[in-house]
Amino acid sequence: MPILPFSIQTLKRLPFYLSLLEDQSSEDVTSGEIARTLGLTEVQVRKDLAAISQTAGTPGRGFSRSSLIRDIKIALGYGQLDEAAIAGVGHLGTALVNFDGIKQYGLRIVVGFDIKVSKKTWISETPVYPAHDIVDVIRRLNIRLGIITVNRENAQTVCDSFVEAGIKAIWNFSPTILRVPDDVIVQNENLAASLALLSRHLKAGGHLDT
Amino acid sequence: MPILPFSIQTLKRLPFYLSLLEDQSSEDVTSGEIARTLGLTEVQVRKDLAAISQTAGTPGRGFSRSSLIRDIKIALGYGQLDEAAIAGVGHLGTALVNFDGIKQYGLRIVVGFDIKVSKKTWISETPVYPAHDIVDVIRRLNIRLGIITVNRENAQTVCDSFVEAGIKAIWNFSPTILRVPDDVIVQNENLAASLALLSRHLKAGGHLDT
DNA sequence: TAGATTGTTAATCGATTAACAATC
DNA sequence: TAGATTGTTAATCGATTAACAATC
Repeated sequence: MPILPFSIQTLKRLPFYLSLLEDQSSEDVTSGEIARTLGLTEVQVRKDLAAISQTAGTPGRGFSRSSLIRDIKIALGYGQLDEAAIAGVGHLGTALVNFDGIKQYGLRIVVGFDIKVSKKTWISETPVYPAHDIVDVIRRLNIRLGIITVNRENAQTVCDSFVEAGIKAIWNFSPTILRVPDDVIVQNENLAASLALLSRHLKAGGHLDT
Repeated sequence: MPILPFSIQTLKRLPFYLSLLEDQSSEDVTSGEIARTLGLTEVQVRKDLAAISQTAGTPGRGFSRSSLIRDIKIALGYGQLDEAAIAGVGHLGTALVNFDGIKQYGLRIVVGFDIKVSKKTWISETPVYPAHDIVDVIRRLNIRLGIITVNRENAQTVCDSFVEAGIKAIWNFSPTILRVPDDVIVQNENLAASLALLSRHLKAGGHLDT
């Protein structure tokens, strides 16, 4: 029952285990089955599961689907909802706001901003304010996580406002390198890299190596 | 002048080098500058650049911005445009179709499909067909790369049609594990993992470790 | 008990970092 | 030549794989 940290590599595989387990009907599941479906090795799966699960597998039988699901969700931090703000509600931003899955992932987008909006509007149940209200609104709501889905030209400006407002973690979908102070972290959603990986694969072949 | 392979880790960093270099004005750039901006080490940068560049850096001065840009684009396969089909033109799909950057990344989305469409329509200059035309149209256009931006429930069905149509590489944005034959590869765009990484970081701190 | 599958220890592999010589 | 920065070799670190003993 290891309490603390598991590797980033493990962390990245967890959502796949979760997705697979949720699609599964039988209560017993073995590392071999998981490995085969995901293109990993049995041992890798067992090590990952050992690292995050409270209840051990039973030799000769496998793991309990339901407790694995529970443990993976805990490890991924689902349940503790982080509140987030999003800047740029064009197609990509709207997609994220409307994305059902995102709530399950532990994120709740509570407010949006857009340069094209001149007074408060709504996307589903999420309020959207003009871009120049970013600092005020975020400060008031005390939000620490910001999502950037504006275009390349405006990304750094938005980022600066986020930082000024007290945002500490930024999920960046714009193809730019953002400059931030040391205490703010940026997670770049790297579409270009994924694509490069794919087109390399188109020539070589391979499977899951996120 | 190494001709063949560089690691996947290197590949993933290349788009960031490229973005940084394109924002840069001076023709000389050192590994130290790059490393500082991206939160990497100098040596790491130098090794990456050595792995992909045709022209070496010059000691005491640095690298040539313009030839680095050229070499990175070659390494990433930009220029050789891959033609792609996309299934699901909701918000996310439309965002991808309209995403200017994507062309620079070496991808051209030439056709879309959607279950909600009953006859041929258009998004900008991209034709969109009803979902039941997937196999016919893709076969006719001889496309090998498919993008899935439908919801979880329809993802596997679309995937099966793609495979039937001869698609060999799939870029999967749905939160599902797709079952495909061995000769088809899947690149999962793993939003859940990114998020988990972010919220872990929210507690610990860190930088670029895609 | 026999069969299956787990968990763990040791070996391997690959990527990062440290140290330093080469060179513009 | 002196200073700066590159490229490379060796050391370290971390993650994956192989081998096998433990156990339901």
